[in-house]
Amino acid sequence: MENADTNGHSGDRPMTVPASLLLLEDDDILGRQTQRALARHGCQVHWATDLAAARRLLATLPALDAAVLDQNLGADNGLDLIAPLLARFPECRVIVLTGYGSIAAAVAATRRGARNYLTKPADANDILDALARDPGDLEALPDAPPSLQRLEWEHIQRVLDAHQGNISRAADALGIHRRTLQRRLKKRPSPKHFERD
Amino acid sequence: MENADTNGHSGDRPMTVPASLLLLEDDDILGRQTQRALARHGCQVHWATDLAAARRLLATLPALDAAVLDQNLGADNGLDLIAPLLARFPECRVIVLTGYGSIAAAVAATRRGARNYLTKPADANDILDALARDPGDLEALPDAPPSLQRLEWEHIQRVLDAHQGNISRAADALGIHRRTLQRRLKKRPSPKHFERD
DNA sequence: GGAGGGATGCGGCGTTTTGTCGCAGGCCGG
DNA sequence: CCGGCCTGCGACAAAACGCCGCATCCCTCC
Repeated sequence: MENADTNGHSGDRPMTVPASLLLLEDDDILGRQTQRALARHGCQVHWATDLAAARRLLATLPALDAAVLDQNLGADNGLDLIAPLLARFPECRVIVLTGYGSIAAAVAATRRGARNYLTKPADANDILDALARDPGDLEALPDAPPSLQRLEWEHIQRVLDAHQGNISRAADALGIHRRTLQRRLKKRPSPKHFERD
Repeated sequence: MENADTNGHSGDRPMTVPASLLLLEDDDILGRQTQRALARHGCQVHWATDLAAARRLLATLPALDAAVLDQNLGADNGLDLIAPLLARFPECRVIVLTGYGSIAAAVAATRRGARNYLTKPADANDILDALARDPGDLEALPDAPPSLQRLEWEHIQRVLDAHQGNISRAADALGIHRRTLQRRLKKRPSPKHFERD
């Protein structure tokens, strides 16, 4: 089982599903999908689509175990919710989710109090895993660098997601030809993310 | 010309060079090179090549402003120095340097108290920048995803570094043919890292 | 000192991928 | 209804890649 990390979560599911969770995600479809997926795991999800709404929602909640914040919210930045959130619920486990993540962004999020940092696409299992695992121990860190193909593919997925699936613009952002992106996308239908709903 | 962020540090150099710095780097050549490069910036560098030596060195130092820790030290892990280091010098600015970095590793390092997380190759300017900048503010975060070519190139450099420049093994780790890696490396002599000494 | 293993650089050649056209179709606002 | 934008796809040349082989160099071990 060297690098069988095609899916993030290990076999043992820590089963520490938070009872109350705040989800900050501006995309309607993905937000609803994530909300339902988490709800299926027995978690009550309070969903906000923008920073202001999340702040208001925060004030109304009597308790909060976890929070999943999308970093990229148009003009807002999900990281700005971390401080008020932790001020009200210091024990709340916060993870940040982003379309495409960089190491610098991950450091920024962590320094602000985030527990973990995930890049899309992340399904409910990934999220629950990130909430349950303590990222401080580096035993679970990948020691082998990902293959070039894998790296490329994940990056393509992130950029594509960041551009709302627009192939033309994603190809332009990636610096490759639109035709090439088309061909590459067709070769690999969808490696993970098979979660039926 | 669009994404001209070939070099990380912005034009403004914050010039807060630490007076006393601990460098933990197991590679002799790179360690010496880094030590000299930092010393040229007016910084007294205490260099250790393994974790035990670093601990001993730590006990002898009267003061410490900053630390640069290589994460990958053969059997040891540079992250394990963070805790004792901060216990003795709570104000010390610690950054972690690694051959190939992942977001998970960056999160782990940050949660353990590191101020920033860099991937090789990082020259003295990168290191001083990372020490000076506060990674909490995300204003300086890259908003545009790197091009595929750039991503590939940097990853190749990291993997190559992680394998001590061994082209055959790096190619194997990358999942590409050795001949292909050779050809790619020849096309781009060395984008950064021109710092002559 | 010679055999062996491993890493490197490089030429060549067939195969695969990419870049770059072009064209048809779908969707939407003026 | 037209123009703009995005998509899917065919075709073809150019580039890149996989894969062979070979010569060289360095190191270790016997």
